[in-house]
Amino acid sequence: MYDRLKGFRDFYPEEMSSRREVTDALEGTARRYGFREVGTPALERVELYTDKSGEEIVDELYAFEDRGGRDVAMTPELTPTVARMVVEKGQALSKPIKWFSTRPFWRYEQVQQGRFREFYQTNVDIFGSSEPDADAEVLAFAADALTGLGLTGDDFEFRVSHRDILGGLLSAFEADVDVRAAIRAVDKSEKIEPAAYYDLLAEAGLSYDEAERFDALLATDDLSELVDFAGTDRVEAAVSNLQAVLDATEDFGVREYCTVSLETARGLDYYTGAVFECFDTQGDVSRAVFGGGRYDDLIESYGGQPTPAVGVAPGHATLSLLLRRAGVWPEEELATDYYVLRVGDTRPTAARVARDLRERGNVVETDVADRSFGAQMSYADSINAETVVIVGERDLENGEVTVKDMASGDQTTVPVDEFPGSDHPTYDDLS
RNA sequence: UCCGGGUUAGGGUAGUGGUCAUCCUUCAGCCUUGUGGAGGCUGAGACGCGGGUUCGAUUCUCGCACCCGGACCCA
Repeated sequence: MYDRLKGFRDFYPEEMSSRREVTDALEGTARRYGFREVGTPALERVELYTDKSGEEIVDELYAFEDRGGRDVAMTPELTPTVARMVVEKGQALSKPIKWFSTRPFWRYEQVQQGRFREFYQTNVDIFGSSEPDADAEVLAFAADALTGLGLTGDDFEFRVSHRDILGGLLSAFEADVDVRAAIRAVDKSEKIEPAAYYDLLAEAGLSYDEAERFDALLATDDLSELVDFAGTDRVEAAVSNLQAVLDATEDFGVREYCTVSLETARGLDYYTGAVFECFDTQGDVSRAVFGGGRYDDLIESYGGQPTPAVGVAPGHATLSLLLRRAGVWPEEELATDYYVLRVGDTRPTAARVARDLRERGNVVETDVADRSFGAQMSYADSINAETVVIVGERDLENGEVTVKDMASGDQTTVPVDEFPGSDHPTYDDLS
């Protein structure tokens, strides 16, 4: 017996069919917004990640040297890869570029609820538009995908924030503030004690009074208060940008799912503008279900032309927790249209019948284990066959096959030459 | 890397320092070479791994692995 690796999962048919439903719903929504599917490698040069984030992240990667002496890593996320792709094609791509893909990613980290070492995400990104419409379209995609899966505004909310509002406010203080550290502190603020939060802000350079003032500002309902406080063009522009994004979500029909929450910051460094996280409003899924936001500087930092970008990446593991909690996780029963039951040496006819039914698009099984009549009936029952077609020696002697409806147990005989006939012949059509 | 709780057939469980480890379910075959859901019979199938204590360990003990939660981290 061999063990499955920790943090990696097998998906048996029952669960795989549920996952398929979810993936199809996400991708179907993306396609309807005109996002185009891209395919991407499972391995990248490790520098793609270390150049941006430092050597220490190698500890969290599946990284190794390949036989050609290249340092490679199994992709821990998609953004660097699609950014690389955009840089590589440059001006050959007409803007805006709208891409999606569903894929596994790998991170060598501790397994927890909703977190595995191999995990699946559907990434959706728009490159080449700095307009608020692009941010709003990403939010609209995400909201439509979730409602398409059966969730409602009672189940989830998008907490929308803005990196430049946070950065602009911090710069407005007298103190010399480490903006990056302060934003990380904000990102943690809801998970830690207020005192610890203020300590972190203090470490970032704010005095205790300033930290208190900053915290109060983030809690405001009136964004104009922020503009008044800072008195800078930067904050004014950032606030009006956030407002424009929200206005666009109104027109796109998803404003109701969005809540302004400046305490939401996202841990990632590369975000620049509007950012958001999806939360379970019932609070059962403790961490953010997924997040997204604007990252206008990444393409340029990879050596491309300045290219604004915004994206979101629903992770399937946390999403499935939310769907199960909300009672809308798709549970599909195994379905089979026909079981073609063979008795005696009737394979030529049974095979022909099965083939004809499959050509009509039906799901058809037949005996491949040379089992007894009773065992075949039992198997047909276990795969939820709707109809059993009995191709037996006795039937064929009369030039017939027997068609049995499994739900009622009723059965009838039909001339073998006339079966299957119509597209999806059932007992009712034939009796 | 750290903290807490776990691990007995495919799934769910009972139990014990000592003869064949309990029961339910599942799976396969048969009763019934032509009728599934019911019943009966037969069979398959487990003490996570390693060390220690002991005459003897699935049981006590230590370590490890894995699972479930959480901390850290979340590019």
